[in-house]
Amino acid sequence: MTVTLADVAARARVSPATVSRVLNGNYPVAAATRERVLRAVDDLDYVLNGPASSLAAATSDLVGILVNDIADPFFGIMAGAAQTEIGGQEGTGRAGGEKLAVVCNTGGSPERELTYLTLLQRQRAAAVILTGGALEDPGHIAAMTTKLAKLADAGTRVVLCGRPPLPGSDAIMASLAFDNRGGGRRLTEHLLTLGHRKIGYVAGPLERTTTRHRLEGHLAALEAAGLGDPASGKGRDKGSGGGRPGQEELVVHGPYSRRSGYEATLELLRRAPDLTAVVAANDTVALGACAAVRDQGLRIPEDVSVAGFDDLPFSVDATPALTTVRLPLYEAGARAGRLAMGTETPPPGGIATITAELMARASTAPPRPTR
Amino acid sequence: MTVTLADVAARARVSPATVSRVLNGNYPVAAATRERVLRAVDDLDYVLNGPASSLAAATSDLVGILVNDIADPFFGIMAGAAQTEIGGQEGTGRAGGEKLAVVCNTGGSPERELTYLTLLQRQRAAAVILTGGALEDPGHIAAMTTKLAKLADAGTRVVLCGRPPLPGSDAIMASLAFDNRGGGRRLTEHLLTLGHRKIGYVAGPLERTTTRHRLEGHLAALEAAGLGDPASGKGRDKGSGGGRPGQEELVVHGPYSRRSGYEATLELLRRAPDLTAVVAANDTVALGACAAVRDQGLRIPEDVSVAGFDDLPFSVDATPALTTVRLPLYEAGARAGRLAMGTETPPPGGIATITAELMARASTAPPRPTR
DNA sequence: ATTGCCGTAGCAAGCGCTTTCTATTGGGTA
DNA sequence: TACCCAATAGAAAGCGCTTGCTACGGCAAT
Repeated sequence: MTVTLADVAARARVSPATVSRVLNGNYPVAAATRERVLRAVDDLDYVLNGPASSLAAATSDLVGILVNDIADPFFGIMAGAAQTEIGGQEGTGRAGGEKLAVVCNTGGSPERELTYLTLLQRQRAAAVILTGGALEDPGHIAAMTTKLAKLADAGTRVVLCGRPPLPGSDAIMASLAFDNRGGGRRLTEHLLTLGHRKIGYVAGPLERTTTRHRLEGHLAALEAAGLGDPASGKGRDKGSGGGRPGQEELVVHGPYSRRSGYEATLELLRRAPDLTAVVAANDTVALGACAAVRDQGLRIPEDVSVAGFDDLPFSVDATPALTTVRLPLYEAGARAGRLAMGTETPPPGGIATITAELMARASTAPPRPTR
Repeated sequence: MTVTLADVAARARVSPATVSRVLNGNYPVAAATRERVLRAVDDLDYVLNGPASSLAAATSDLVGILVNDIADPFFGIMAGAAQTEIGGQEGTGRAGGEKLAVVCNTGGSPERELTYLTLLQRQRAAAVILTGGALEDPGHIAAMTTKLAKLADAGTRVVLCGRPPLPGSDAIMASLAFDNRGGGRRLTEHLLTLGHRKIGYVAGPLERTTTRHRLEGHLAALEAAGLGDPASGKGRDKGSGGGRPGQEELVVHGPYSRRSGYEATLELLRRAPDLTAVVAANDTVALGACAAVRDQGLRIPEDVSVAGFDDLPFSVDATPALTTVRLPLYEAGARAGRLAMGTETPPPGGIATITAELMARASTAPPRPTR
């Protein structure tokens, strides 16, 4: 029923070995023979059997890209860039580089992350790219570390994109990390420079590297401005009992969603009606924050400044245009793709930090003098 | 070096066949034996060799999801839903249903679409889900039809999600089509009801089913209101020579991007400074349209109403909140996922049309009486 | 002429798993 | 006690491809 290598070989009057070599192009085959084989392939409409090929060759052309949320452009942009870099060379015809770049959506679930890794391991994937922040749970880190080590061991290239290096495994995988801390710090410094002193912060989910780093940058900026909280211990998010809330009460955690931004901002405004700026964990959250601010009858940026992070495409379209921190997502994804292909040499030490650039736009302005 | 089935068998003191059966769970194995095998698997940290397994069983657990633009939430939402439905059952442990749902980004390129299909065919994918509109080029349609027929023939389940059925192949694949025409029509009717008579339309790229259907809905509504263009032939987008532009000059095509929306709207405003509403091909385009309208010093909706399509999450956050047409992307994606898994029975005739609901919000209002 | 090598093509041995068919039990039943 | 069937385990034949090694011409060097 289905056409096999042997069928092609028969039609081209050569041995299966020769057909295989023509198809893989890594062994000298006389031009005339090659022609004959290629014609037979076309005539018979032959399609290579991937599993058989992978089994015999002990490698596959699968490259997995893991993302936390496929509906979020933050990941989509990186994944798309990587995929372009990997499956891209249209011109080459059926040349060698044909790889199947696929993206797997973990939904932020550590179990699914591990599951996908196992599935990719099963397929003997050529490479795996992990994008976005990582969970900081020790158990999960350990599991990931051993799993990735095993993958690397089996010859799968491992690349981290927008994720800090895993301690200890620096040698076996390349890591492209965003300077979330620096970006966060510069963003808050910008607000400080404008004159803001009471700044609310809508943080991302707990135990995520991205969340922590951005928040640390924010706090570092405050600290440097002498606004640091003396009792900087874990501000346990207990509602303020009124009065002057400390810095730790100006931070609220929640998922990276618009809704979270909305609700957290409402909460922040309740705790500190006199705050003049809200910094959000990312642009999506910032959109929610904007909505909340408006729903309270406040204007942006006259009454309250709002800032985001990532500079996703829609951020410039918000009204007012969102002040945010630009992350070169496309470039990072493309580079990760090349690293996965082995087309680009890894950064020294296997680790590169990608800088985050402040984009000051219309959603931030000096606070009103009166208040 | 790597652990194989045989190693596990040896350790568990059973035959390889038994180990295979334990792992696949489709053949009676005594509880005690199963225990022993499972322990051995754990002890040795065994990972099934996917290619070998697929080769022997002549099937694989790969499910491909093709999208036009992975950075666009329109696709991300559907893909995420499908993937959840397919790889989702966390609770079950290592039960049978473990499938590897992967999304492939075609970037809207027909060649890449075909390439991915071939790659998936190579892997003997269990199912393929095609999302979003299709290209209407006859050559490509033919190529796709035969390719998909071949896939279906080889046992791969084919599901179309948000894409109209391919003529002729109704029997071999299920199709979940959005009612783009109806949605487009209702949207324009809404504008008409508000009193608008001069409505600009920023259409998507030419030769795409989605583009055409939405535009047809729009034109049908106009027609029904007696505003149809007598010379309804292909309005060749030539700049208006001034005076009263016909209906066909109020339509501009462009990609599904914010930028396209911005530029097309500027162009429309140039052609017809007196238009009172702009309908965009989708929400992203609508955002660009909003920006253009504002940059012209016009207010939304007081001076110009703007409407989108899809009701992506950010649409409600635009200011003013965008009037649009809601497509149940998540539900459709989930259903496609189930169809791909064989968990859900296909709709009668293999084709289901999913209705699109008008979401009237703040970006549309009656036109100003004076103008 | 003989030797040797280069350029090609074929042989055949797997790669690690699934699955059909067969063998071996241990009851239940006549 | 003899017989048969259900339940369970094993033997072995591939699945379709890759690749190390061998075979075979011809051509240059000896």
